[in-house]
Amino acid sequence: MNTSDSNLPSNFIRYIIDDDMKSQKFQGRVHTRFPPEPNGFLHIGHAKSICLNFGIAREYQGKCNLRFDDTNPAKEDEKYVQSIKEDVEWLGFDWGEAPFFASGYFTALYDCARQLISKGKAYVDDLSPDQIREYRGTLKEPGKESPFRNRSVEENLDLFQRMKTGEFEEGAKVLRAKIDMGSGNLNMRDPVLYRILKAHHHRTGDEWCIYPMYDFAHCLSDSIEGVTHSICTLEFEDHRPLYDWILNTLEVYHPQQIEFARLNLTYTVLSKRKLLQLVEDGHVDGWDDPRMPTLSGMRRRGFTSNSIRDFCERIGVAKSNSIIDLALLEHCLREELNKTALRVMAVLRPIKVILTNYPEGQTEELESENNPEDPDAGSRKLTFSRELYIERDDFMEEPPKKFFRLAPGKEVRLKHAYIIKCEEVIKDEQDNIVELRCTYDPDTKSGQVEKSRKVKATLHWVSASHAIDAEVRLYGNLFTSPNPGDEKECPELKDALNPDSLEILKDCKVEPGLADANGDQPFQFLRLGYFCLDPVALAQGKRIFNRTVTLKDEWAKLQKKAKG
RNA sequence: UGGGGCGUCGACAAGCGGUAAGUCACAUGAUUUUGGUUCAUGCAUGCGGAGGUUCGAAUCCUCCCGCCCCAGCCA
Repeated sequence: MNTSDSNLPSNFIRYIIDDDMKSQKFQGRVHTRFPPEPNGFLHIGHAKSICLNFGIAREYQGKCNLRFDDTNPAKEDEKYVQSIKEDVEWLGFDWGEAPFFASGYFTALYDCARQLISKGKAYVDDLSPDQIREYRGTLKEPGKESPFRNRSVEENLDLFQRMKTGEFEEGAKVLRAKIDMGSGNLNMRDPVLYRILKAHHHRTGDEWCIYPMYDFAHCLSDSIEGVTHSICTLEFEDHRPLYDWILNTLEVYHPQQIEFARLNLTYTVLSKRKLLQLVEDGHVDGWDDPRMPTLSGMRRRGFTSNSIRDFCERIGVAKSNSIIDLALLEHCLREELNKTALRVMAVLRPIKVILTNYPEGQTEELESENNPEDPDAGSRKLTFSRELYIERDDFMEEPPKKFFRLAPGKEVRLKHAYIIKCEEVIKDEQDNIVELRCTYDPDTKSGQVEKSRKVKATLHWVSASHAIDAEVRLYGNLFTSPNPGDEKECPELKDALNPDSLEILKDCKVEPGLADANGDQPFQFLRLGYFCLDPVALAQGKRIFNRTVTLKDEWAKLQKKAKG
């Protein structure tokens, strides 16, 4: 892992760093940071940033800090700190001895603010929030200066000190930078640097009642930590002049801010606000609902951190707004799971099959490979018997042309077992198919020399008396719209919800070995998809399988096409 | 003329003046005891548009068009 030569696709950020290395701008150092606000759960979009920041540090043998941007006690909480640390760790990154906190710099930041005041570059403003907005002007018209803008340094120092001691109410005063109310960049129109917030902070408790704003805290935190490249998303591009202004005015070490486009994914939303809405409105079961694009949700769903890292590498890093096809994420997932998942047989919607020519009471043990992609995965014994279950979808009474599976008079192979032929369809009074009577061909046992006829399909099955019961949950996209995050396409998020994003199947039959499964092993339910044991249910002693992702399905594609 | 960005295949994305990488998706065929995997083949005479510079332009210049972000005491 000591590479700077990697065969990863390059990107504009790497070029900037390469140039900086050449020019010795930062004495050959590379130091990045991942700066989440602990006010929510991390999602796949954060993973892009994590992989970028930690990945670059690793590649250039530099460092990457995990820094919590905890400057707004009203919204932040220790529990988020915990989950963020878990997620970063799970993704496979190491932030060194300890994480950093912007709140750890509150004293230093306060001193910086005083210096700014002393330089005549900041002032205490008594304007109300509404007045500040009014005075700011609009996009096209310049703002006007606050009547408090020209207070003396002494008065400002005194007032700021009294803000700190709690003398004033929330909203009564703020500290503002004195820049340019006529700037075309709204961020430069005397931005607020400090506000009064009489809130309990999860780390500093009640020590402070003034808190720095993002723009003030972030650049200085970067500076204090010796960050070289401060990588953030595009919406902060407008803030860069302010980032630079603060650092220049204070004449302190000056990292370089670089902006890239945040991740968007088809059929999902990645804004904290919208994700929160899904949770609060009860459309999902919580932040770790397996349908959520949160790292905790994806982990529970069965995503591997490998596949997420692979995905983040493949999508690249650029400055154009884009939306990545979910299919790419799924591809990365399948690619890994194909190599690692143990193949097992599970029948989700069972229909009984009786082998009329198989002796009652007889069973036999069939050798079954665990993973054709991995010989080291070995094999297991499966019990075959007279009464089996197969998948309801694998039988059709009146099969269309390209249906290769079981139908009256048709033959299929049972995986690892024999070729069977459907002789009779048994129905109840309501005309529902309840059972299939089939015969098996003893000469076609799996593994025998290839003398038997070819058959067009191979089905998965379980032995009726040996299989165990299981609940299986199938997940689909949360949204039917490819771009639910787009306010124009989807003004009402809930209108884009997919009513079929969760299907719970309670009467599934799975092979008996699955009784011993633990939560760490991914499975491929043969011909169906990749599954994992739901860790939340498992902790409660229940066995529920989550479908991580389907297998690619040529037949499903054909059917879809046929329907139009 | 408010400021800041961005426009290369259906989706991403390399390319940085020498004649359009790669990935996903899609299509076709082969192999297959998973309609999985794997393999092979195809998929931009074209780089938002129009001019210009040049022997040569996606790359440089000019103008135009389109899209995104900004008016929190959020980050």
